[in-house]
Amino acid sequence: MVLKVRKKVRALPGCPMSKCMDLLGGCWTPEVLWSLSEGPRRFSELRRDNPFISAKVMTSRLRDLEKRGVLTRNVMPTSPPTVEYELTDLGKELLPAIRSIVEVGSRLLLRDSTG
Amino acid sequence: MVLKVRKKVRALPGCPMSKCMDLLGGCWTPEVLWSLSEGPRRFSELRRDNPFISAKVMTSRLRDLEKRGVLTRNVMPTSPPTVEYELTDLGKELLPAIRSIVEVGSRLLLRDSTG
DNA sequence: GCGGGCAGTTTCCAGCTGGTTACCGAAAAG
DNA sequence: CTTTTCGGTAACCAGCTGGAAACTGCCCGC
Repeated sequence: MVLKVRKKVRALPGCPMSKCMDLLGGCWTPEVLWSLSEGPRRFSELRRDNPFISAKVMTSRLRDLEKRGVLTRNVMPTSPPTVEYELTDLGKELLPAIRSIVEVGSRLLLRDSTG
Repeated sequence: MVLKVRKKVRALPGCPMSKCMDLLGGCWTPEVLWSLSEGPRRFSELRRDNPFISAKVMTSRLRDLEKRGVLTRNVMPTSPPTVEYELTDLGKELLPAIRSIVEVGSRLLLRDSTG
């Protein structure tokens, strides 16, 4: 549920895991990416998707991910404002990892309930 | 590279992602699991595998994972002491997620160099 | 004229946490 | 005799960071 990104120690140059965790890292990041996996979503939709993420953290995570090229932020000139977030190609490359995490989680839940 | 576990907000009851992240979460946890994926390893081997993890954090992560049933700690009565860590069945269930993260990372590295 | 929804921003604060350093006992190596 | 290895533990400290609450501007509906 909670990933944290370090500021100092960035991804080790040639390490695949570091490379990937550098993008997945950060509190709630996997949840956000999961919400975006089905297609573009607006800020308030993302917030309703996972009500435990505060607005501040949601904003911060989205900005980070935008900066890293994982998603795009598209402000539409409507009123009230509409902002759509969408995974980039880079973002979509992360989905197999996200899906795998969800799959493993599902299996663990089953395991729990069936003993 | 760095995942952080929250103390208060544990896994949401029925959420697969939370369920899985609850075990993967915590700084360096994926790296440790990755090191153990090939078989049992000793403390000092784990430390050499990833020299950026301090002894303190390594210990703390291993104890957490043991408590959660992800790995076993086996102290052998040798001198100097030998301690072996090994994934449990539960721990092995996490490997698909870990592998997927590594795979995605590898693809991203390739993308960087050929892109 | 009031409230509400959108999409945030700002401020402040507590707390967890990871890094660093020092230290442990036993035994083997030099 | 000294140093190293093994597998840690204890103490201390700085810093990031997430949470909470208040505030913003704009427009629509009542």
